[in-house]
Amino acid sequence: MAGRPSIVEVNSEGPVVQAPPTDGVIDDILATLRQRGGRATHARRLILGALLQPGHHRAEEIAAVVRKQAPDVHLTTVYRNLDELERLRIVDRTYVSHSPATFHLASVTHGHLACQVCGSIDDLPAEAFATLREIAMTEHGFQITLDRFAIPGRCAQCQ
Amino acid sequence: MAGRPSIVEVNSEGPVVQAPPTDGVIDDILATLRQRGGRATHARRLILGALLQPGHHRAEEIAAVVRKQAPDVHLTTVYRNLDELERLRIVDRTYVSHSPATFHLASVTHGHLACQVCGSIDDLPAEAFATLREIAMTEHGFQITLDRFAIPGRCAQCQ
DNA sequence: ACCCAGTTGCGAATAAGTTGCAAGTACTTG
DNA sequence: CAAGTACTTGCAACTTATTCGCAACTGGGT
Repeated sequence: MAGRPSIVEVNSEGPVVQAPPTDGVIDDILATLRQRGGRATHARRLILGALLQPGHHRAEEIAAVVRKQAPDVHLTTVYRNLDELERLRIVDRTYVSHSPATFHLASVTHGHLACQVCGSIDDLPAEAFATLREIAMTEHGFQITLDRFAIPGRCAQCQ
Repeated sequence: MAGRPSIVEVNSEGPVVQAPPTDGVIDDILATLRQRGGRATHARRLILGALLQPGHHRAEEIAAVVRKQAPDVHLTTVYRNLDELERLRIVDRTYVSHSPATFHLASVTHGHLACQVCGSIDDLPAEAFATLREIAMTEHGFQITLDRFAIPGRCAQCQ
C-alpha cells in the first residue's frame, strides 16, 4: 500500500472534496504501534479501516467489515486488537448497560447518550459534564472517566 | 444516612401505613406484590431482606445471603425476583461497565460513581446531574435515566 | 380443603468476551 | 537476503452473567 505517512492530507489539486485521508491515518497509527514493538499486520490494517468509519462500532460489526476483505480474520483477533488499541489510547471503548461494548477512534473526549429504546448513541461534548465532574471531585474526591460509559435514557424520537 | 427512607407507599385507601423497621418494609412490599396478583413466598421475603441491607448488591451476593437461611433458593429465582421488583420500581438495577449488575432498593433517585480500580460504588445526589440533564434535553431532546448506570472513574483512595 | 395461576428448581442455553497454545509472520540483525 | 525471535493469529475450549423451558410445587381466594 503506497499510502502517505502523514495525517494531514494536503491536496495538490486545490480546494476540493477529496478522498478521506484514511490511508494516512492508518499508517500513522501503525507507525505508533511499531514504535512500541508492535507489528503492522494485514488484520490490524483492516480493523483500523473499519474503525475509521464514523460512529460507534461493536466488535462483531468490525469483524464483519474486516471479513469482507479477509474472511479468515477471527473475532478473537478483533477483540485482541481493540484491547491493544485501547491500551494505546487510540480507541475508546464505551459500555451501554449490558449490551456489547462499542468502540470508536479516540479523538475529542466526549460523553455518550444511549437510547434504551432504539439503541442509538449520540455524543455529548465534555463541557456538558463540567458541573458533574466538579461535584464528584470536590465532594467525593472522585475522578470521572468520560469515555468508558454511556448515559442511558430516551432519545427525542423514542419518548 | 439521615432518616428512614419510605420505600413503598402502600396507600391502598386508608392513611399511609408507617413502616416499622425491616419487617414492616418487607411486608409492605409483599403487600404491593399481592395487590398485583403476586404471592408472598419465602424466597421473596428473604431476597427482600437481603436487599434491605444498605449498599449495592450483586445477584450472586443476594443469593448467598438468602441461602444462609434457605439453601435451596436458586440463583435463577433471585434473578427473576429482581426483574420483577425492578418492574415494580421497588429496586433499581445499576450497570457498571460489563461487571455484574448491582441492585438496591429504590428510594431517592441518585447517580453512582463506580471506581474502576477497587470496585466501590458511591452515591451522588440527583441534583449533581442537573446541568448535564438540562443540556441533554435542550440540545439533544434526550431524557436521561439516572438509576440505570454508574459513572466510572477513580475514587479518592485509588487515584 | 381445593384449585390454579403464580413461582420455583433444575438443567441447558445464550451472549459477549477471554484464554491457552501451536502455527504463522513481520521486523531486526547479521 | 537469510535467519531468528518476538509479536500475532486462528481455533477451540472456557468463563461469566444472565435467561429460558418446563415440570413440579404452593399461596391464598373461594
